[in-house]
Amino acid sequence: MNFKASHTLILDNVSRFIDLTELEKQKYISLLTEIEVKKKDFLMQAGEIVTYEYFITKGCLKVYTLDEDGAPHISMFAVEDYWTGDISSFMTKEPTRYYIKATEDSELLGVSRANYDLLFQEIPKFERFYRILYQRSLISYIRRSNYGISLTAEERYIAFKKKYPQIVNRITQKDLAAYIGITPEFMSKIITKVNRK
Amino acid sequence: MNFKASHTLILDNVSRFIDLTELEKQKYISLLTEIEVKKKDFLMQAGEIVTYEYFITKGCLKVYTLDEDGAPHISMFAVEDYWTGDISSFMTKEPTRYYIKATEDSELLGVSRANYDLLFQEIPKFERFYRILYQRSLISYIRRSNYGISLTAEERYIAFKKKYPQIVNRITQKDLAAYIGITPEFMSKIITKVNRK
DNA sequence: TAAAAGTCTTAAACTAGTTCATTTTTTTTC
DNA sequence: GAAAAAAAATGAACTAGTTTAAGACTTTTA
Repeated sequence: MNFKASHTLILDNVSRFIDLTELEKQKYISLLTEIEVKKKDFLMQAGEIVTYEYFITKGCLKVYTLDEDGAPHISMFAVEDYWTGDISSFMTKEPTRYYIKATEDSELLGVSRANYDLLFQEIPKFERFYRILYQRSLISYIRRSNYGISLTAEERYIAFKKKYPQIVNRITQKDLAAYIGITPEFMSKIITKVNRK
Repeated sequence: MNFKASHTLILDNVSRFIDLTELEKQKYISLLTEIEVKKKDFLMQAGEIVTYEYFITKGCLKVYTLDEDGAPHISMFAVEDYWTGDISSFMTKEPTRYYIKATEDSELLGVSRANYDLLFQEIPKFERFYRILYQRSLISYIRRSNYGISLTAEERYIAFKKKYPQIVNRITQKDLAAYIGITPEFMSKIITKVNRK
């Protein structure tokens, strides 16, 4: 059977960890919702209860919180082939503290909470898929949780550039600063310094 | 059937997310290894391939890496009812970058990699257990990954004290500094300042 | 396509946290 | 329970990163 490009992308993503039959693929696709977000529009805002998990098939979004002073702290940039959302609000049904805003016109596939629960009943293999997905995310977050306290801002910038070369050129320096955890002014200094070398 | 205290502790931990029959409980227990670590002894050291995941039934251990200058960065303190290890090395079979050292005489239950894989075959419900366990760990690491860059050292100390009041009194100020990501000298200043208030 | 809004750069004065050195207090060891 | 070792406290000089402000450059919008 032929799937459209966005569906092929998500099926390839799932197939990295589990094998699905044709029937299961169709069933899975039937549980997904297609979503479009225009540049500068929000996918979610603090205070809402998050009812979807999202897979990005096109575009770029920034995931962030605002601190008491209203300053943004970006926790991830989500591009094609990435999963995003707020797993905490999604699971607990408590209001999220996150904003997700498109930095480019974007297209996503959403899994609603109802369909997420249904998925485990209908295709129990998905317990395994999510076990491995969460395990891998966990590994990268465990590693990252030390970055902020053990590396200098310059080292964090170099590490980000090395790990996500495709993303660096798609985002503003200001957003990068909000990700690295420094002011845009200091970000500017670091970039000048690093590129001079 | 009657289980010994350490086995009851781990069965209670597992039962938070899945229900096991008596037979499954016995099967699970049979896959566990009892481990003792004396204060100051290592459970693992950088360079080793990690073949166990550990559940602590008694004591306290610190999980840390050493940076190029030989300075320790503690990523967690593991006490009773906590899981620890290095999930990355455990899964990929690559050498770990972590040290785990007991800060008190400790007792643990270990799941070997072979038994971990076997577990999913014998009791598929454990896919669900680990899916939920990793999901919850992920939620707390996602939250924590921003702490280092968005909070001051004093705020991180206050947050730690609030979240882990039982642990603060069991560890040295020096180790707490290595967790918070500051020098012992500055840790001392912060504690004096915060307690003065 | 002009005006407005947002982003980037530079620089000077400032603050959170480090480094190094010394003394006091607590814990470990024989 | 005395001696040794490790942890904690204090202070002065230093550095990474912030704040504020102003001008140059780029993108968005009407």
